[in-house]
Amino acid sequence: MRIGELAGRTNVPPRLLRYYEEQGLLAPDRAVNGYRDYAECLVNRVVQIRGLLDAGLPTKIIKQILPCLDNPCTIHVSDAAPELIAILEEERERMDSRIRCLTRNRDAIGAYLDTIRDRPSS
Amino acid sequence: MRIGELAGRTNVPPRLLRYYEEQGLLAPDRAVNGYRDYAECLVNRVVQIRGLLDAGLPTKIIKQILPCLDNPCTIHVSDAAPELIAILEEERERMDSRIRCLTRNRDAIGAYLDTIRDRPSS
DNA sequence: TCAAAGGTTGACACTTGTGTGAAGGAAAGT
DNA sequence: ACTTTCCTTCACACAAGTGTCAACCTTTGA
Repeated sequence: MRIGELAGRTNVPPRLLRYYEEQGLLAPDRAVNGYRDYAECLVNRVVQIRGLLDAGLPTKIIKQILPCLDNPCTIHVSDAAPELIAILEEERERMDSRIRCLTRNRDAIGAYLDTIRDRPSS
Repeated sequence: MRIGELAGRTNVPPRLLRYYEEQGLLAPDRAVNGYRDYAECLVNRVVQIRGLLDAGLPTKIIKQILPCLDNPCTIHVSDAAPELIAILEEERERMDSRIRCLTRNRDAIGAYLDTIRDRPSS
């Protein structure tokens, strides 16, 4: 599919899709006329990229871990570069920290909301 | 305590602590000589701010939800501005999305690591 | 008492990363 | 032909964070 359709289906503007390609997060084929040609599975990949970016991961990290995330596109078993493993483990640990921090604060917000709902004014 | 000590205990450079104050995340007292005077509990608060920033939340949001997060500093029951509640609920939902996304991808990385550990080369 | 050393303050500017806008041109659809 | 979509490229916007500098405060020690 072309960039317009992908933009419509992912709700990510074409400009941003080109930016992600520039950052190495996407590598669509090219038609003979030079137009980008996105495979079907890239719809999911774009959604996934958006989620990770919203979660605070920088593009450089996403670029590294993306090939390992289960996606119908890739068989992803391949060669296990020894230093890539270290990066992945480190990044997994970092994501764990984020999850813990977010969970803690989300629950704190929840508790606060519960409190003020019980006594609308105090 | 003064800015240098807080910086040492939180591992956040003084420059950044002034920046957070500028963004409205901290409001230390001032000594007669103009030096900032941080209360003890602000150590935790700075750590909390760092965690939320690392988790991808922008300062504007952190500024809004901080007063509601249980901190020995604040009694935090106070008045429940009707639109603040909406902001909190929305933000809680957003944090939930982040947690789900991060968890999903963290597990995917974990699964990948398990796979390549079982068969070091395939 | 005086001076050197080191922490603090405010201010201006700069870097990096994510995301947009717009110009100028080529291809596709009608 | 005319409009829409796409291409590349340059530039800009905004947030987080950092560098640096002159001036001021405090401590220490001669």
